[in-house]
Formats: sequence, structure tokens, C-alpha cells
Amino acid sequence: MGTKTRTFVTAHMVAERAGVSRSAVSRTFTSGASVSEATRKKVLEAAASLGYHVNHLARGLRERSNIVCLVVADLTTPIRARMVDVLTRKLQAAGKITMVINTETDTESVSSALRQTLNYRADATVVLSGTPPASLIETCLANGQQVVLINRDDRLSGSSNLGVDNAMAGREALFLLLRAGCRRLGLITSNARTASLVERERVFVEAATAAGAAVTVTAAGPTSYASGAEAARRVFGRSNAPDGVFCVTDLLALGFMDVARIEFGLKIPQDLCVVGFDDIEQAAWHSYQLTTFAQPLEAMASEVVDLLLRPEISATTRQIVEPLPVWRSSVRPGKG
Amino acid sequence: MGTKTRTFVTAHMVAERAGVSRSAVSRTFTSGASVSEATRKKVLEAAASLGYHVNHLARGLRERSNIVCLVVADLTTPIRARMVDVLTRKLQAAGKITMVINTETDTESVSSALRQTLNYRADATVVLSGTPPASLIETCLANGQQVVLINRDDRLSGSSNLGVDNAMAGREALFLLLRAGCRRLGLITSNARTASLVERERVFVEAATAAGAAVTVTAAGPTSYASGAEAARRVFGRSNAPDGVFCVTDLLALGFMDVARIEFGLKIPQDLCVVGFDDIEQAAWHSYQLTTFAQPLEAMASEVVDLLLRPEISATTRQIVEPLPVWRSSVRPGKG
DNA sequence: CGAACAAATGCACTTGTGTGCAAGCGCCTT
DNA sequence: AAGGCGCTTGCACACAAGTGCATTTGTTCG
Repeated sequence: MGTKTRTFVTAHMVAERAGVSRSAVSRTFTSGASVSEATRKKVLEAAASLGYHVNHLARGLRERSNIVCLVVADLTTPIRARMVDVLTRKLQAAGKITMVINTETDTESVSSALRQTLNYRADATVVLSGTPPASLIETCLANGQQVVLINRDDRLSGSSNLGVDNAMAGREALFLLLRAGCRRLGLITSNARTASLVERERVFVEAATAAGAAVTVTAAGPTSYASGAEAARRVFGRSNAPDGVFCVTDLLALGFMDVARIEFGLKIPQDLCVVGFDDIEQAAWHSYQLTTFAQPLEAMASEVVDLLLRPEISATTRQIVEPLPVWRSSVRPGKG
Repeated sequence: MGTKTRTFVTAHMVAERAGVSRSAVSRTFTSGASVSEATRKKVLEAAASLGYHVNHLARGLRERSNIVCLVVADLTTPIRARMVDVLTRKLQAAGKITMVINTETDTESVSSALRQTLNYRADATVVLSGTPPASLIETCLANGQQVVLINRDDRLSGSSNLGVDNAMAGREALFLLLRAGCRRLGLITSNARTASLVERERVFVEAATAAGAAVTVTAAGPTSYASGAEAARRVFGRSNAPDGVFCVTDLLALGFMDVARIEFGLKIPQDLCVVGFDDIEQAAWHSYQLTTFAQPLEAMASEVVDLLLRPEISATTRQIVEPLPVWRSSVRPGKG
């Protein structure tokens, strides 16, 4: 039976109703504070009847806000959606609340996102997309805010960095394709020159040329299914088409596979082997069965939470986690 | 050159640095307040050199917090990810910041999410998943908070409700299948008895029996690709298998299609017609080309923002938007 | 029964901001 | 030149919490 307040219930109102001081109300909701069982009960009753909820904004004025900001672009992408999902879950379990700032990947968008982060006194900012300018990271740190960059350029100082071992994936992808007997290699990437994508490309190409295999690199647009499809049209429209490709992203791989099979009648893995990266849900679908590398999202999220809970030791860390190879049937098994 | 503060910069520090009163600083960052150009400039310089950012938490003590909470489950689902994407975008454009609370669909999880919402003095809560108890909605409203339910049960009073016309989709799906010449109909749903899913099922089955067509209903698990796949195994393992199915969700449809084609060798749409709902990105992929209904997410998000900007007229509204049929090639075209 | 000690309570201050009110200041007009 | 008017500016309060310190209350032991 809440009386029509039309405004938020305050501790003061609860105190009045319960016939105690406001301090008593505050202590009732603070663990470890000294309140008698009798007043505690009175307060809880009054609070329940009024529908009182502690104002975390006011609490955040004196102590930590318990707010963590997630700066992210391309939220609809399966891998990003999963990152946000896992992170929000783990952060909630650690008593934090998540603010999501949906941005573009350009510097200006990311910068304004970071400023929002400061406006809301977030304990920490986790950047999943885009690359913030070093000066702004500096400002965040100067304000006592932690900054964690995930799969970003690792040369940014001051912040904590967390990323998967892209070099390992590049080498391993090459190994899988060579073992399958592929001789004309292709690398499919996007024209978003993210540090992670560039690294996977670089290592793959370097390792291939070192092994004496030629690689043609194709980038047909942003990191998407459509770009993978378009890349396939370009690649198979030319002579000397590849018989084994490494797509730096699963989304690219799936678009590439669809066009290769449907428009060019190729059989996978008989005529063409494909390796992806991310292990998005769709890679496991019956139509694709894509061999790829899984980002250990759970472990990465736990690592982030760990960093946040020990603010001290986090200065300029660089954590690298190993991607997990997932063998499916888009690559021929090695002989023997 | 920020001095190492290790704590957030306050308006007081800026005032000291600029040699003015704290009020002057506050007014500088409040549009429409009266400040001379000279002091304004001094303040802005001091603020920039210290890296000052207005504390929105403190501001939120007096006025609206500009925080909007999104309560959502199954965030990795493509349709949910898109909803969150579109909503965060529109809310940001309207000057709001989004808090995401990732919950399960059970009542207890949703309830605790709603309480968090109150704790952070959110101006409004938007519920995308699960169904909160009416009493808690009442509490939110009594606290002056708006509640918007999207695609939820519309019998919940007090809140604003927003949803797509599920009945229309059910009827139209039946029409498409009958026109394609399908005679043995199937309905694939999940065992998550969401109001939307139940409604689509109900209308489809009722309209079918009214038209003299038999329908077998199959639910093989939660709303997912795997459940759709499992449903196909059950349906085609029996005699009298359907030649036209309406899957209440695209994800179910895609799993169903994959198993029908790959494990049972059926051709779509020659042997089997499939209609989905949601128009997720994957429905448009070359492997599927699924005929489905698009949720007008942009329009729905705009509607939500509209509701938030006019708090008065929002009491107990029920807005229904029309889903948009998307014809692809998983259903045979009608003759003629 | 009184003293000593522990628990509970309230006062007042703190956090960072916005703003009403009154005072200060300068400029224009009569 | 003096009054008036308008633009600035600072003081003080409000917002909603947590907490140190002093005070009150209650209990137990001598």
C-alpha cells in the first residue's frame, strides 16, 4: 500500500515513519554497523511499507560508485554481444553495475564516451572497441579511474591491457592449412585496421612466406558477413584461386563460405579449407562447422574483475590469454 | 599536465585554481546560467588543465539522474543484441545513459534487477526480458520512475507497454504457407512460455483449424538454434511430417532448416516451406534466405524515447507496432 | 544498590553539485 | 551627479547518503 509519493523515498521519510533518527536507518542498511534488533526491525518494516531503496548515487559521493563503464561498438556482432554478456554477468556477481556506452570506433566517439565515464564517476572503464587517445587515458588515471583495454593496441601506457595471443592463432591457422595440403593460400581481412586483425594477418603472412607459400590478401569492407561474401566473389573471380584461406574473423569466414559454396559450387573442405577466429555461435551451426579459435571470454572477464578488485597492482599490465583451437570440419584433417 | 590527484577533480578545486567561487564553476557548466565571459574563460581553462568533469551522480541528487536501466536476458541472442544496440543509441542521442542489468527470466532475478534500478535512481526502466511482479512495478511508479515493458504480457497495469502485433504475424504466416500449397502444417515453438511466443502460436493454430488445416505443435527446448534443430529431428522422425512450418523465432527456424536439409535431405522451399519471426541478421544469409517478419526496432526504440521524454501521458499506455513481412525464398511463391 | 562497561543512538560534518536570494558592481539616463 | 537598472557573484541551503564522536541507555557484576 505505498502512498503516492511520485518521488523517490528517502531515508529521512523512513526514519520519520519508524520513529527513529536518520542515522539509524542508514546503519540498518550498512553491514557491520551497530543497531539494536528492535530498531532494525522497525526500520525494515517502515522501509518495506514505503518502498524505500538506498540511493546508490548519494552513497557514491563518499565512496566508490561501483559503476563500471563498457565502451563498445558493433554491439550486434555476435562476439561483441557475448563479450558484453559475459562481462555484465561477472561484474554483477562482483557487486558492480554496468553502464554501456555504444560508440563508433573513431577517436572522437571514443573520447566522448570516456568523458561520460568520468562524469558518472565510474570506478573503471573497459574499452572493447576503438582506441582512446593516450591523453584521455591519462586523465582517467589521474582521476583515480582504472582503464582496461581488451584486444586493443598494447602500446598504450598506463592502462591495463588484456588480449588474446593473435600471433599463435596466425601460426596455428597456417599450420592447419598446410597440413591439409593447401598450396595456394588466401587471407581474408577487413579494412578496419584493428591491432588484433593486423597482427593475425601479419603473423600468418610472414609465417607463410617463411614456409615458401604464396598468400594473397583480400579486404573487401568492414568486419562483417557481407565483406566475407564480397571477398569470395573477388577471390574466385580471378585465376589462381586459393584452396585454403584464413579469415581473421568468423563472420568474414561464414560469408566467404556461403558464396564459395553457393555461387561457385565449391565443396568444403574437399575443394577449399577455411579457418576462422572467434568461435561465434554460428560457427558451430550445421551449415558451417567452421574450424576456428575460441576467445576464452569467461577467463578474460574474470581477469577484468580481478583487476578491478585489486586497483593497486593494475598499473600498466599486459595479460595475454591463449585462444583455444576448435577443430570442426571446414579443414581437411592431416594425413596419418 | 594533470597533477597526480588520484581522486576525482571537484568543482571546488577548479574554483580555487581559477580564483573564483565554486558557484561560478557550477554556472559555467550549466547552460542558461549567468556568467561573465571573462570568468567563464578562466574557469574553462582551469577545468581543462585539471581534467575536471561534472559529477553527474551529485547532480542526480537534485534533479533527474538521466539514467535509464535496461533489464535483459539472453543478451547473446541476435535479436536481443540488436534491441540493446538500437536502444542504447537512441537513448544516448536523447542525453540519457544506459545501465544494463543482465538477468535470468525468472521472477526473482527480474525483481532484484528492478530493485537495482531503484537503487540507482534511474529515471526509467525498460524491461526486455522476463516479467516483473506487478507489486514491484507499483513500487517503481510510486517512486516516480517510469516502467516500459517491451513485448511482455500486456495485462500488467501501470506501466507503458510496447509490442509487435503477434496476431498479425500468426495469421500472415498461415496465409503464406497455405498459398504455397502446404497442407500438413507444423508450428515450432520453445518451452519458454513468453506472452509473445504463446500469442503467435495461438493465433496460427486457431486460424489454421478455422481454415480446416491440421497443425502439429512441437517444442523441444529453450528459444535457440539447438531447439529448432532438435524439433526437426522429432518432426521428421515421425510419419506424416509437415510440408510447411511456422517457427515462432528465426533462431528456431534456422536450426530447423539446417537439420531438415542436412540430416533429412529436404529441399527448401520445394519439399518444405519455413516462416520465421524477428528477421535477425542470419536470416538473410545466403544459406538460409528465410522468409520472416521484421520487428521494427528503430521505431520501437524511438517510441520508448518518446515515452521517456513525456513522463505525464505515459500512464498505462499500450502501443502496438506492425511487424514487417520480409519475403525471401524459404517459402514457395503463390501461384499466379 | 551503585559502579563500570558495552551497546545503541543522535548530532553534526562530509561528499559534489545546482540554485534562490541578496549584495556588489558598473553603466546609462534624466 | 545621483538614482536606477541589469548583469555578476558569492553565500548558504538542499539533495541523500555514511560515519566519528559524544551522549544516552541498558546490563551485569561486585
